Amino acid sequence: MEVVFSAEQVACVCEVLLQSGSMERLTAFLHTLASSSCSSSSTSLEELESVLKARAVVAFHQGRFADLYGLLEGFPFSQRCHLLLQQLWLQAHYAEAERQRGRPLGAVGKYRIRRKFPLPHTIWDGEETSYCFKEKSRNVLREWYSYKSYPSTREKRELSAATGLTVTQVSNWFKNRRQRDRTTNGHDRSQPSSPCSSSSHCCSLRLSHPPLP
DNA sequence: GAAAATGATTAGTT
DNA sequence: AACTAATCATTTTC
Repeated sequence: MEVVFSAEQVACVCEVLLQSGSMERLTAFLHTLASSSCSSSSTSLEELESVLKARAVVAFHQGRFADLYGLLEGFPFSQRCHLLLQQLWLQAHYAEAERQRGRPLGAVGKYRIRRKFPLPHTIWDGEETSYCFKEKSRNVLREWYSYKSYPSTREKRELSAATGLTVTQVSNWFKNRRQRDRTTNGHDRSQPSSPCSSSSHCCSLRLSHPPLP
């Protein structure tokens, strides 16, 4: 018997099966869709996205990596799918690299795969990161540090909001920065990385401090 | 691949 | 509770 689903129902089934992680049923469901053309007069982008996401997960699960890459590159996915789809992209490339050379990749090997196969723009917001933090966030922290190296609890919360990092990440950053500014020289005054010249106080870079409510 | 940078974690201090 | 110093693990550079 042929049951006809609306586009909305199709998308909903995909989401539920994805959430519950039942690959078998999801695979079977997508297979029935391939043959019977859903009455696609009204398929919203969001509904289409759910189906494409499900196809990507199934392709990964079946080891059809070329299909996976095509799916990920071929549709501008929304922000809320990015994390999951990025994992698929990376895990697939890791797996391919590990199969090619007999042994599993270490941390450095995975980093080199990441560099060799950058995330497609359809899966990524384009924000450059360095050492896992966004470049923008690191600039905010650096600028704040030059003004004050011991932020208060409230200021840490505000920096957290301004950077998108957690409060402990902010605290860790300041702690590490202080430690490293200290121990590169016991208590010497050879400027660590300060942009100021040695004979002048730098008091001109006070921008973008979070407002105090 | 080695080495430097950097974020996170642990143990001990204030 | 937040700090420091030492250390570990990952990221980046050479």
